[in-house]
Amino acid sequence: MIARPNQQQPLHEKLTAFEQACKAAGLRLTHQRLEIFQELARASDHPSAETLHKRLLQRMPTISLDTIYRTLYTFERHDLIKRVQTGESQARFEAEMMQHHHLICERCKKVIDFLWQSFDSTSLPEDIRRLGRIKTKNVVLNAICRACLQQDR
Amino acid sequence: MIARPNQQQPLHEKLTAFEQACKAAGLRLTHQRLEIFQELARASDHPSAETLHKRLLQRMPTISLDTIYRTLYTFERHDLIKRVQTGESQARFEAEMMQHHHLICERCKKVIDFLWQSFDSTSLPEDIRRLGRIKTKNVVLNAICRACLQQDR
DNA sequence: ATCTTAAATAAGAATTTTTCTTAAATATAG
DNA sequence: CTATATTTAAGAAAAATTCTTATTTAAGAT
Repeated sequence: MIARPNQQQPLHEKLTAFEQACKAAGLRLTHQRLEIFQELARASDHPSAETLHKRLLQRMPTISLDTIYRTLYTFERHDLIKRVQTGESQARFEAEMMQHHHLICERCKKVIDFLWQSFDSTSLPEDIRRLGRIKTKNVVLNAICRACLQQDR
Repeated sequence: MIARPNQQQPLHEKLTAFEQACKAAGLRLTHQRLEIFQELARASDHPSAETLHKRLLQRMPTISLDTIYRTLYTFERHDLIKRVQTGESQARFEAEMMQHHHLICERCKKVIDFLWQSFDSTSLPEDIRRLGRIKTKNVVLNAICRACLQQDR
């Protein structure tokens, strides 16, 4: 039940949802957009624009880094993907839209998804809710991940 | 009890703690370091390096942006300040080291501190704790802040 | 099926943000 | 007073992101 929410929904379902969302938003379904979304949806490592670009270059040797940035920003505006807040200089992204939380490894900078349903279903205290119109509530754990802890021994 | 943890501890106490921490870390207590820390400790808006630079220029007309960056990074390494994860392109910082959480306004990008002690005192589920050695656990709310909501009417 | 056109793209230039280099000046801690 | 870590300026450089322009393309109209 923990980890990997991004493999709970099959890729083809995500793609169908994506195509419908594009249509609904009036976004043209271009080859580039499809490939970029697919690559991000397949990834579980919250890649940066540059990382995505490198991966896509294998299949699409002419795709530009600028297209990746532009497209990710377009997707973000239409709530098709999310920007991950890591505190690093490079922005990182995810296509996982199911409610989940992040553990960030201080050492390897990996971002690990996890679920915490009892937290999700608990409502915020009234005085916190009064701070504004809350859209999402998420937990961020700063930690050393298990893989890095292993290496210490 | 909500909001503004950064005014709970008087500035002079923070400064004393800062001076001791510098001594302990073997950091020289330079004029610049003191001013930069003081400016950040006084601020409640999680300023970027550039914002801090502008403010400090009033009092210290020759201080360079590079010194701000270098100094903030030094402070961060010594756990005197924190880098705030906002998803913006410019890095932002805070001197508030007391446990607290962040609400980020989607519209004005303001970061608002709040306390949530009942969350802090609840321990994580075992299966989440197993993901690694957890250093900090924080809540991030994406929201529209009250000030921005006011403007809609 | 082909045409039209608004939108998307590639390529490279440009900006923005952050860090580094070097040599000289300065100020802190001992 | 001294040794040396730190700051500074000035500029270069690196890293990250966005803009410009001409060209291509997808989606809807014909």
